Amino acid sequence: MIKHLYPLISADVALFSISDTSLQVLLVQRATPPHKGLWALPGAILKPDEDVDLEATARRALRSKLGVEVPYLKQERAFSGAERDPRDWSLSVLYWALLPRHQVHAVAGSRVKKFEWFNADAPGALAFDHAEQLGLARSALRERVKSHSPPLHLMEEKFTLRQLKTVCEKILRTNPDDEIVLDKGAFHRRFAKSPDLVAVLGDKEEGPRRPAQRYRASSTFRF
Amino acid sequence: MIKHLYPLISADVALFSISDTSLQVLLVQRATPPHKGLWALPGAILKPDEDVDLEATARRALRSKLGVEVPYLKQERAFSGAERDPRDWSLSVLYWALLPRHQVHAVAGSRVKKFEWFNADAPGALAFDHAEQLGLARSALRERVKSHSPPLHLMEEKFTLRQLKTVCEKILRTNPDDEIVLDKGAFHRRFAKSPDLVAVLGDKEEGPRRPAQRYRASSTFRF
DNA sequence: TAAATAGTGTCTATCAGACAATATCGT
DNA sequence: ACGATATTGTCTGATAGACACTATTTA
Repeated sequence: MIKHLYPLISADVALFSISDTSLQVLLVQRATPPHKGLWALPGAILKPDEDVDLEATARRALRSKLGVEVPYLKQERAFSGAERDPRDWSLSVLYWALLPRHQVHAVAGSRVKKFEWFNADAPGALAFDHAEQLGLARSALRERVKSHSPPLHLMEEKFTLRQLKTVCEKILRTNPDDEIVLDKGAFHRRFAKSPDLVAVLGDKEEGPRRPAQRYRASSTFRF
Repeated sequence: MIKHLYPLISADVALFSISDTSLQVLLVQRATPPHKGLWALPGAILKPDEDVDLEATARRALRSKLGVEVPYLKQERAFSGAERDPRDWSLSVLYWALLPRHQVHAVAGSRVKKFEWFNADAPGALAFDHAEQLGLARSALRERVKSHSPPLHLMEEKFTLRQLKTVCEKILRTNPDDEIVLDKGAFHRRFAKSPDLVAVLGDKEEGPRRPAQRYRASSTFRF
């Protein structure tokens, strides 16, 4: 086995979205060894001449493999060691991000990498230590939502509190069986006057019922 | 300027302790360029053949430079980029830890690196981006204490709740002027029956007053 | 007016801070 | 008993969940 003097450095990204039923994560199928054919978090090897920092590496991975630009990336932590990649001592920094699912569909054709959305809690076997990485990103996202950070990056530009509540419920559901139901009243009180949300004046949801106030993310919102 | 193909990888550690008056951080004075003579967080360059992972690098830094073994290291996050080290593109992972001050004194003489304890909120100018790293570690520690994680690694083996309260107050004090005083009753209720603490039976603090119950960290305690 | 959903009001359990009251030691 | 600190009790305000009630739309 070849031993390199310097280790592999990469950035991996857990990109989350919401399907009809559950929290989803985007995975790519590895086209080359090691772990050829296995599904993995999208990622890229650091190119020092190209990337100003590791977040730029992560953004390049999403851009070049999937044609995706995300509004923000949250760094979670570094995974490192001699054993995690069979090729060499390696270090990978995990990032995670949120994006409405259709925004990925829209731009994806540009590169012919095979990618797919999986249930974030049951993605099957993953390459390297990506199952552990995904687990950590999942937990971090859920903690955020539990501690009342609204996942606005998963919403369309304008949305109702009901829609936001439904998204939060899907995020918090860890298996298809248990139905998480947040309280409507508490949810409304929590977010209706939150500085993260701005009511869009004169813009109400239509339908055969009382129309709901629409909101958008405020300019000061940081997830 | 020389451009290497592979970047520098290192681990830096913010090691905190408590003095008579304030939260302190251990810094070492750089003996070589860049930033020769400036104070910096102790750290080490990754040696892939020696370190099983980056936490091992951090532990090696503490051990070889200061003769210190810490009970645990908390990884905070990675700092990376082309500009943060004048030599090259670099990546450093920040860890932080707690240790009673005298435990460092005891073993320090083994290597003749110059090190010193500084007020964690006013350490003066630091090398590289270590001021930012220290700021982040400080904030993380304070958030932990505010959210009721007892900083037991700063305590002696046995301690009273009063001693623990005093340590928490010192940690939370961000400048020498404001006097932080936690409520005695609330503090007692919070920790007296915490699963993190175990009352040491038949062991009471002595003195010309009602003796206080002594506690130790429970075996399940993880900071 | 019925159906459906939006938004509000109210009750209650919990929790934490403030602070008073009581307990237990050495002297 | 006194001084000093430990421990417990009580009050109060903030908060969130549970759940019922009112409001507003279309059909």
